[in-house]
Amino acid sequence: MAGIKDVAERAGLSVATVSRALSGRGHVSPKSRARAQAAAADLGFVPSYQASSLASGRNYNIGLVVPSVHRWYFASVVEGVSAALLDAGYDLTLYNITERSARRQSVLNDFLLRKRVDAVIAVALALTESEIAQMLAIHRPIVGIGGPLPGASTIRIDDHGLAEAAVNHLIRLGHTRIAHLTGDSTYEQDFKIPRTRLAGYEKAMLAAGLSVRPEWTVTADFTVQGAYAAARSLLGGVTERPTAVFAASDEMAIGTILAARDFGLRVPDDLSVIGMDGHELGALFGLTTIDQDPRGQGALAVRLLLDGLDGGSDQEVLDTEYPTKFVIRSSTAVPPA
Amino acid sequence: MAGIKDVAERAGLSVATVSRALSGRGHVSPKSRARAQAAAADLGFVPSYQASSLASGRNYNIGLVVPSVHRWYFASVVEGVSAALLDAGYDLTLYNITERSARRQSVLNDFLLRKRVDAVIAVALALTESEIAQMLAIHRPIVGIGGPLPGASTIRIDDHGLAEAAVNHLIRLGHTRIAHLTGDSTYEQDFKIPRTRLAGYEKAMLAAGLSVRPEWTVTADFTVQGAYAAARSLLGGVTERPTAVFAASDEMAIGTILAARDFGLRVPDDLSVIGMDGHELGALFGLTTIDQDPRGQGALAVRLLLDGLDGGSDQEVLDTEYPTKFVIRSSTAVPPA
DNA sequence: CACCAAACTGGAAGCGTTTGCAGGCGAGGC
DNA sequence: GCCTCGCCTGCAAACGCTTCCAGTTTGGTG
Repeated sequence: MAGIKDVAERAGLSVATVSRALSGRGHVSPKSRARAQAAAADLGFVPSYQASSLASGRNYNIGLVVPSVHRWYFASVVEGVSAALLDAGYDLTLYNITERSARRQSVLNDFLLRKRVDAVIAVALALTESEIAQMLAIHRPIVGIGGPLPGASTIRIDDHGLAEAAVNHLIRLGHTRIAHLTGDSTYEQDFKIPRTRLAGYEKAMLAAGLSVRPEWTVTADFTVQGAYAAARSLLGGVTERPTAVFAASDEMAIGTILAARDFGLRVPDDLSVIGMDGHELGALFGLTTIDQDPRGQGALAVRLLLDGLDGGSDQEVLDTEYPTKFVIRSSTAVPPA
Repeated sequence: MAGIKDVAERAGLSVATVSRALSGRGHVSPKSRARAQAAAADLGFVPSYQASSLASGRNYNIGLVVPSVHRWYFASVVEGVSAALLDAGYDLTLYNITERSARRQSVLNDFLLRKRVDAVIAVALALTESEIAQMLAIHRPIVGIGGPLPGASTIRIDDHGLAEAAVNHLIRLGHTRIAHLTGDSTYEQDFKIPRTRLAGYEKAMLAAGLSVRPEWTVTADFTVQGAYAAARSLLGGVTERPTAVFAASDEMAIGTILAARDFGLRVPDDLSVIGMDGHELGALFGLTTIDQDPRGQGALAVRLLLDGLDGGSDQEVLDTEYPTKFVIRSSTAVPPA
């Protein structure tokens, strides 16, 4: 394995000059630069990451913490982050923290604090203020996506307002019996979004003078199959059936549509369904939804962090509301007569 | 930021002893170890990764290369790998190489060869022999999952035989008009699995004396929506309709079922569908499939690599056939009369 | 009780870069 | 023609650990 020394020798230059030539930092004459590059290419030289990190303090590596990689939203964020980082020449270290507690703590202590990453993107993860302070203390900026991070920059959508908008869409169509399929409490501590969307639902209902019936707020685990089961009990239950369902995610909306079909209910004739996400499968089901482009959110997070890292000084905390698109398809219509 | 020196000072020990005490390598008296650990805890000491990597040559970091993070199969592998690595105290560096060519090359050169990772797991990625040789030359073991890697260890399932088994299951039920939904050629160069499964399908058909009709082999892009579109043309076309479909993945099988429903075809009464994967959604659709447990494959890959890394010497190349489970549900039955 | 091996410890030499510093050199201004 | 300035270059000192080596202690054995 050729080291920078070998390159220097072959190029007839000093190690320092080669380093500057290859990294682009500092002044190097064009001739020397060419010689260094040629020698490096000849030897197949690749600088050692740990050595260069150690000496320079930069890692070119950012950490991404997600609670799942299966759910569409998270996979999309990962994709967006990954692409943006590859372009920038950064590595992506993925921490998929499925369970709570133990695992989570160890990731924080053993991994994130180990100076291995230059910055952290945390998705739907509620870090405590002290945890955030810890990270910032060692000059590791954090950006949170879809989760409130007190003291750190965040990217989020207007969950409350969008939930309201979704419900209002149904109300405007004439629906009064509107149910809500909300997210699981597995993530309760970390993931406040379900509750925020639920609040938006309730606000819109009350604002329109509609009653929020507790049996019409059902909980599922954010997956298609979970929502399917929940929707079955909602739609097949003994209680009066709603004419519309606002699901807190597209996957749950799809589960609802599948359950409705199984009961012989036509969407949207017998039941309107609206989701939230922008899932690719939405088109297939004609799903009306709010597209939040998580890929773009991931890419934006990277841009924010990288700008900050280059900028040098500690960046300010900023809370970005990511724009969304209301996508009206065929799963919502006026209620049955 | 406290360094090991500070810890040594506080513990009244030498740097060397502290290093040994905390890493567990070498002999240290219980008393010294306790003192070192206490001092480290007091100071909130976390060893610098780059420094320890540089000095020791170990990275505790492995690279995972996947062509997608959205498709269920890949997400599952990522999950399995991630969990296994977290347990082992390793970092996971994710390379999501969506496009071919340029990006792929740069990942290989700029990232994988940079000694940043101790080993590489490549999923459904066909590296050339010279690329593999390059990695092995710098002592970076590789394990391939679901893709042939000449000269490297691999974990795979018996795609050919399993495809045959799936088709034979349909044949035994009495089907003769069996179509095959195969994978896209986007991955053509890297991803040989679709062709292998196709070959298994053809072999089983011919062995049973059934004709392989070209219009009954349709291609989709491995997604639900892609398969849905393909299945629509297959089932709604002018040609004679098959009574059964063998889809090369569960996602494609689900797309097929959705398309069938749209045509008013009942599954399995009018159309039998069999998939391959073990997707969680399969249960919801009553999908008969072959469960290949990609999570387990990911975990196994990690175990293989870590055993090899600990073992020290260059490990031998071994090709592991991962066991699968044939899961019979309700999407397959005897053909309509 | 002497001796030897094994356990333990500390000093110091790396690991392979980056970068501060200072010297050298050519060009431009007076 | 001389001085200054700025670009270029090389030396050497970090960066923060690990580990070899050698020295010291401990425990066990003949």
